[in-house]
Formats: sequence, structure tokens, C-alpha cells
Amino acid sequence: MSKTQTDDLTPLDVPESPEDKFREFLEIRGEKLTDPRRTLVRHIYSSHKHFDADELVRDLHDAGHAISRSTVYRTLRLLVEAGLLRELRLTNRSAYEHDYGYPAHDHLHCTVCNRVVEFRNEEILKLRDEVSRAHGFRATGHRFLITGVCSKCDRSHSPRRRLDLI
Amino acid sequence: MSKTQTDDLTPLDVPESPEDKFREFLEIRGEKLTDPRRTLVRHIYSSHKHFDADELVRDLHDAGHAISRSTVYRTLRLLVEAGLLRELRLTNRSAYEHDYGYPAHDHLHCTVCNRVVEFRNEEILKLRDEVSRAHGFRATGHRFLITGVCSKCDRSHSPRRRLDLI
DNA sequence: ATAGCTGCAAATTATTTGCAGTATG
DNA sequence: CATACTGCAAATAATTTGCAGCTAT
Repeated sequence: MSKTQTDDLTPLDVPESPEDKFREFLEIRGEKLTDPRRTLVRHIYSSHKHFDADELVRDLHDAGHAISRSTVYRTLRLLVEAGLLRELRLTNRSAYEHDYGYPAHDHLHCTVCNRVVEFRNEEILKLRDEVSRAHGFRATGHRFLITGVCSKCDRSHSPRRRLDLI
Repeated sequence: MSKTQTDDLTPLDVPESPEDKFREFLEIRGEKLTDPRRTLVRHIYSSHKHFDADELVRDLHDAGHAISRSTVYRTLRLLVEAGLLRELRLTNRSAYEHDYGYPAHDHLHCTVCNRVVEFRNEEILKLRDEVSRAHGFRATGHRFLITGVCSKCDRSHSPRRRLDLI
């Protein structure tokens, strides 16, 4: 494995809580940190995982927080603008993940079990900047998604065939 | 510019026409190459550009081909499965581009003018394989999207500010 | 002949919006 | 206390599906 394969995905130490960072963002725009918004940021940052709008609504509901679907959608958009969340478009529904307080990384997507694995590789940034420079672009971000089959699915694929025939 | 910045996006010489390749794919699955499907492949391969379902329906209509929206959607899905088209998810509607007969490449997306530029860089494949190996994945594909601002938009941005204030 | 295909209209899925009442800075 | 926010229901946008008749192998 080369030295560029770092893969350290420990959450970063950040000076402000996500909630504070969101409040600051809203203040600048003359907008308000309301109860539903506070509940949302806290809930989203209470665990580290990928989620979509629907899962979020369900999760909140199960946790006893009745926040309307519209507010969830509206707040997700704000959180992306605020730099707290990153939006992924793996399927036709948008998925989200923490962007603030978490190191830059990219994804491997197993198309069999649908699992998403994060990885970190410094080389990609260099490549991104090299390509951007060559095309007169000022890069502001990137998305690198590798699709394939994870070892588990690769191993269980042929054996599973037998069951599929039942 | 490094030697990995090749950027040769000349269409490839391919042994079979897209139509033949599609027919072969359909035959294997016991499906049929009908008039609407033939019209679609030919139309799609008559120019090289990115397009979405809606644009395609409009283009076809303008060219005098009345193919229903459902058939367009159904056929696009088949063409992706057949390896003729690649699906891109830059926005909430899927965009498509030629995959067969065209060299592997990735994209730069200017978020100001929404232009998409293709580029080729050999290094990415190496990176993709290195990362996949390190995670026990068997890579079957990837998507590398650089978002940023193109030189044209970058130049015209500050001057334009004055007009925005009116 | 016999699957499979088509267009149409209706259904589904994901997301957005208008509005009347409520809460924040 | 002005302005922004919320939930609801209705609207929109993108895509999918059921079905009755049509068509390629």
C-alpha cells in the first residue's frame, strides 16, 4: 500500500459545535435558530452515518420529535449551504453526511449489498488541482466514487446462486 | 502539466455499431430490437453530448420521431445496462453520455454557468485500483467529479457584482 | 403463435411551495 | 413587534407502472 493511502477517519477537533456553527451561519443571513432547527442539528450530529431525508424524518419521529417533512427538507438545504453537511447523489434520493468536524474523504459503493465505505487518499486532492489548473478551473470541491463489489459479496456471490434458484 | 494529463477524447474505433451492440445485448436476454429502440440508439449516437430524458424526448419530437416518454425512460435504462450509456447524477434529473465507443473520462462542473467539461487522466485509474485493493473491493467503475468555477465565470464574476446591485 | 413492446393515463416517489398561524431576535 | 419559521395540504417534478392492443422473432 502506498503512503497516500492514509484512511484516518477520526472525527476532527473543531473549535465550535455544529449547533454554534449553524447559529453563526444563520445570524449572518439574518435568519433564526428555531427549536426544530436546533433539534435537527443535534440529532444529525448525535451519530455519524449517511442518511436521507426519509430516514431522518423516521428517526426523528421514533425519537419523539415531530418535525414536519417540509422543515426537514428546508433545514437540510440550509445545513448544506452552511457547510455542515455534504450531499451525495448515489441514487435518485439525496443522501447526506457530516462535512463539518469530519475529515475530507471519498466513497466506495458496493453495488451488491449497497454498503458505502469511506476512504481517505491525499493523492486525489493533488490530482484534482492538477486537472483543474490544466483546464483553467478554480476547484471548490470534488466527488470521487468508486463502484464495485466488496469482498463479502464477492465471496458469497456464487454460493448464493443456489438459493436464488429455489 | 504532468504526463498523466492526457485528455485525448477522440472517439474510439469500435468493432460494432452501437445499434449492433444493443441488438446483441437484447438477443442474449431474449428481448427485441424494435423500431422505437432503433430510432433511439441511432438518434443518441448521431451526436456526442450530455443529455437528459426530457431533452431527448424534445429532440426526438423535433426530429419528427414521436416516441413516448415511457419508452424513452425504459430504453435509457436498457442502454445503461447494455453498457452503451453512462448515467451521471449532477442534479436531481439524470443526465446521460456515450460510454461505448468513447474513452473513459471524468468531469469538471462549473457551478456558475453549469457547463460540464470532460477530461482524461490515467492516474485516476491507478488510484481507484489502489484504493479498491486496500479495501478488498473489486472495482467495476468510478465517477470523479470536480466542481468549481471555470475561467470565464471567474473573470466575469466581480465585474458582474455591480449590476447585481441595481 | 407467443413473448415482448408500445403508448396512454394513472400511480409513485422525491421534493417544493403557498398560506395562516406561531415564535425568535 | 417585525420578520422569519412552522406545519399542513396542495403543487410540482421526475420517473415508473398497469393495461389493452401491436409487433418482432
